[in-house]
Amino acid sequence: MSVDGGGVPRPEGGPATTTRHAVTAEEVARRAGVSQSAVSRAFTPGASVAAKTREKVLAAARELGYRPNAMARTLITNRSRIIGVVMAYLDNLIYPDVLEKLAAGLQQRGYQMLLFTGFKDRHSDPVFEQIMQYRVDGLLLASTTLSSDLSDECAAAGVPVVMFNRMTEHPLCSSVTSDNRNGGRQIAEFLVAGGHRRLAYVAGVAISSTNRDREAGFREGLLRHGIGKIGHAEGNLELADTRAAARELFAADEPPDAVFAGSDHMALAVMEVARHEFGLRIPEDVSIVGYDDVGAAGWPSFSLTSFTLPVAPMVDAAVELMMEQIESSSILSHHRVVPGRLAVRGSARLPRRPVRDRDGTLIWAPGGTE
Amino acid sequence: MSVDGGGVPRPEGGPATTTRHAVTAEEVARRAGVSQSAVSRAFTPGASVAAKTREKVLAAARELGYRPNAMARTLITNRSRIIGVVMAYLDNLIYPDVLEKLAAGLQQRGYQMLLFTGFKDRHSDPVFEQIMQYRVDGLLLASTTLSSDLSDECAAAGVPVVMFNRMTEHPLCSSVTSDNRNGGRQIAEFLVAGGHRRLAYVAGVAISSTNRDREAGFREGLLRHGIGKIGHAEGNLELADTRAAARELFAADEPPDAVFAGSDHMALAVMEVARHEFGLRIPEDVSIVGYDDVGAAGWPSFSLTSFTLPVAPMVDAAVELMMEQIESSSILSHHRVVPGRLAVRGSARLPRRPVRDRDGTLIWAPGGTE
DNA sequence: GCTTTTTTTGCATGCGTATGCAATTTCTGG
DNA sequence: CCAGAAATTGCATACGCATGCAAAAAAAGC
Repeated sequence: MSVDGGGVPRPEGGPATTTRHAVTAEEVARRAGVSQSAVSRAFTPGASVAAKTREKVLAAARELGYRPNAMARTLITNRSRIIGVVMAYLDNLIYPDVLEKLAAGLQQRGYQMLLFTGFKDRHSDPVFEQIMQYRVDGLLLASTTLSSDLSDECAAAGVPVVMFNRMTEHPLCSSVTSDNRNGGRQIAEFLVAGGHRRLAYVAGVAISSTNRDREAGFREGLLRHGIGKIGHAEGNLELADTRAAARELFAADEPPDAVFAGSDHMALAVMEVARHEFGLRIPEDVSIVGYDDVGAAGWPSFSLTSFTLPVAPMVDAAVELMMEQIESSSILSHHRVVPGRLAVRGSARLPRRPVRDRDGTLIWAPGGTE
Repeated sequence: MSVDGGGVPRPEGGPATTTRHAVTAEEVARRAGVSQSAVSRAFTPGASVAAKTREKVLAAARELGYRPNAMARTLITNRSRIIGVVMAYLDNLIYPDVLEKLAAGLQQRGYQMLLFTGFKDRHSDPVFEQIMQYRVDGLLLASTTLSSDLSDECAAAGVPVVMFNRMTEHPLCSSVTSDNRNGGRQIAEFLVAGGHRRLAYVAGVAISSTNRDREAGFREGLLRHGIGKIGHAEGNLELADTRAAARELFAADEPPDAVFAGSDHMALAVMEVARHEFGLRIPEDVSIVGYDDVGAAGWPSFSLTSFTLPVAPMVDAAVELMMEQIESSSILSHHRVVPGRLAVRGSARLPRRPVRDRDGTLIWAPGGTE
């Protein structure tokens, strides 16, 4: 036994039933007339192999259809090159975009993405248990909140956690967010400059930092102009809830003449209700502003003025942060805040004069560069 | 050395820098005073372990924060319990939904999802190489096509392939689709019954089976009523292309009075152009029908008549098919076609009388059950 | 040509778990 | 209380690969 004389594979011949036997480095080694180590080295960038040997190995590998077994590699290197991504739900229109860009970014660095989603209502703990079993090198959390003890467990296991579009006070989690507070404030400035005095806010998930900051910024901006009391309703990022919230606002004794919704998803729903249930004209009767600047915001039917969530730079930052932590193998929490800008369209009344933030930066100017 | 007297972990004490040392079954075994095999068995449902032993083991595991290493398990069992999911892009509004439901379905059966996406333009081969290294138990392909040789490779490696919302003639791939042909035909019937005679089709990706079948059904239905020539433009499932296609159609000498777009995504874009660029009223001047019945189709602004893509049953079928093939470990291609129905709304003129398909089934009736 | 340095190679081992097998314990029935 | 059956347990091994180390080969220097 042993010599590979007859070991040629038969590409044709087999029926449609599988052998379920993957080619191993050992087999490639035999065929190439080298040791298994040589095969391993041929597939390891920067390893000590003669060019000629590598050629032989790669040729043999090609003939046999060999692919290194990532699982076995993980076992030794203690690096799976898998990032766990948790997105409880994908309703928000930005998430598909985030997912695409994230996958591309990770892929480029040789990482794969294990996705956990679709458990909107259920608890996330069992999911978390699964994640940990697969020895992910890092965890990216978007559209979900992780209870504090879970973060501890991650830290204990040495798994870096990056929160996306969410912040947490937990000392062991990093985060990437847009400048929610600033966004809220700029929207306040813009609406006040447009002559609005009766304002309302439609909240997303109340406990999320994102919602909290957007609202805080909005109120802060309004307060600068002496507006302390505003309408408030909860949309919870849900279609049905948001519609109810809109009805509540518009049916009030003193309905708002401008509404800021904490996300475009909700802003669009508010618009629908305003137009089709209350017959309101936008922006003549009511101005509506959103946050995120999703694709649909730019459609003529909506032409929604919205603060841009800078998805691409945010994803870049998240990937970068993740890589840093994986490589340093020390968990240091960094919080990155990416700036956005107000995309002014037609759903909110345009001010007559340029609008500036409190620090003087230009938010918008008539006939300006957009 | 050896006895575990002092081997208790210190939950407090360490700084924020990680140990990167995961607890192993061996350590749990020592702590519980049993063998490593016992630990393994305690975590294997149906294995031969005394209840008392299992308790001891689980207790020790809890104290140490032990989690079985899925990678090591994969190495032995030759089953990763990971399904590779390939979605080149997530633009189509149904995909996030598919992803959520798919994740939930797989999770429920103890499978995880390795997602490959975000390579719209690039070639998928390198991606495929990655997938295979992770020894996925199955491959689900949506919004992408796999070249024939890749399918062969999968078959050779014993990896079942299920195509979602796509078909292929390849003998080793299964597929789940909606009844595209039937959908196209029913839309034809409906539009003709509504009095339309100048029709047009906006195509998705020309070579995809989905597009092919929808168009074929549409033409077939029209032909039954003597309509052989229709307008045609390519939207390629892209926003920009679709807008261009719509302009082309509406600017023609004999513009259509009814347009069927091969997906809602495109139908909405056509609507936008019709209304805001050509000032057309819908459905008075032109009827527009889509396919997929995405969420936005139901918004009052669009009220898009659309053929329903039955996402939930399709995902169920896909998961089921996948599990079957994994368990039987034989690759037999099955093709499952899931029926849908026409969701009639306001974007297309309503016929005066009930509409029936050629086989007599009711498509729609005035004042009917929807 | 021979020694020294550098590069390349193979050997052996271990990563963390599952599992067949034989040894041991517990249970059952008389 | 004991023999036999059944349940439980531990031992040893294998899964596929990476890597430290020493041996071998090649290259360089004189």
